[in-house]
Amino acid sequence: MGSGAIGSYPLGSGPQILIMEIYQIIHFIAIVETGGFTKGADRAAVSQSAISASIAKLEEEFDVQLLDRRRSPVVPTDAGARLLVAGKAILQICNTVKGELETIARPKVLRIGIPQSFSNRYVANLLPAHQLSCGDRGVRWVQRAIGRIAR
Amino acid sequence: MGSGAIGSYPLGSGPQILIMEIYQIIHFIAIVETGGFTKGADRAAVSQSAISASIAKLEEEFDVQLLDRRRSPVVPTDAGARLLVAGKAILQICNTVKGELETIARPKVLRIGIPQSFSNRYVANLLPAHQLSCGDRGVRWVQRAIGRIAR
DNA sequence: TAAAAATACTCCATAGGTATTTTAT
DNA sequence: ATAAAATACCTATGGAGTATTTTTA
Repeated sequence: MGSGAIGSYPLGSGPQILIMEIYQIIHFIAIVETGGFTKGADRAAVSQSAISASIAKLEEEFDVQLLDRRRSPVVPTDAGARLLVAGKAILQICNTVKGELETIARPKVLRIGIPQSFSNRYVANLLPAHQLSCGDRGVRWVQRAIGRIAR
Repeated sequence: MGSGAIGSYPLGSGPQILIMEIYQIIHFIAIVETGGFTKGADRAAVSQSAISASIAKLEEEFDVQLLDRRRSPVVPTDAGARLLVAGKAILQICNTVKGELETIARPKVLRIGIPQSFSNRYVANLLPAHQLSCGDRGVRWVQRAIGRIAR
């Protein structure tokens, strides 16, 4: 690994199959969660035809039926259920990384005024326990800010 | 959850920000792994200008510098390092789900001839231990095939 | 002065929209 | 008969290419 492949994902060499797009995942999940193409289209803020095309592409790409349209509400097939799990995981990662990068780009410094009677080291040590979503870097900055203010 | 959002990913309601595309992730990883835009473009089988545009889009999208071009080989920034991890995870999921769906679509049946002196139930029970990537469904099929052949 | 990245432009593949037809309840 | 999904057709955004101009080592 490291040269030519990421995991087993072929890069550059071999058939360059792009598999699926984020918007297709979003559309698919929207349909499953609303139970229909029309409602899903509404949820995803696209037209019914657009969302229909998305699913058609996915199903053609993987050569599997992903949704059982025979019943209402529309329900995922076995294959669809797999894709659902994977899709949610992908969107979850997208969300997380988005938040992380935003924090790195524009770190949110929480400035706290502390009475001199408080030990600022004690207060700073409380912060990591908050499990701030901004991560280590953010925490360090906050600690420094506190140090600056309370020193 | 379940109505309006996937995890915390906004769907339909709120600002519909699509964040990033699979191809951008692939391009980004290709650059990091090869240490340069030109080599990365080669690895990803696109033009240098295309891969440059991809990174530009990502950096504009997140409003962060992702790659330090000042040094050779090009190296990811802190933000880039985060994206790298997330990106690899996403591609990993894509790979996995692709394999799963392919197996569901066209299950690979391994037909095994077994001497009548063998207990076919015993042999079948050995199979799940193989941890076949095709999962339960595939295993069940194999068992059935064995039953048919050895009965 | 090379090698590499950014930029300018052009092209076209396709995501998405509207309107309509087909299908299923 | 009615609601929903598929299809036909069109438009326009933007991904990717070639050629060129900055940049940096």
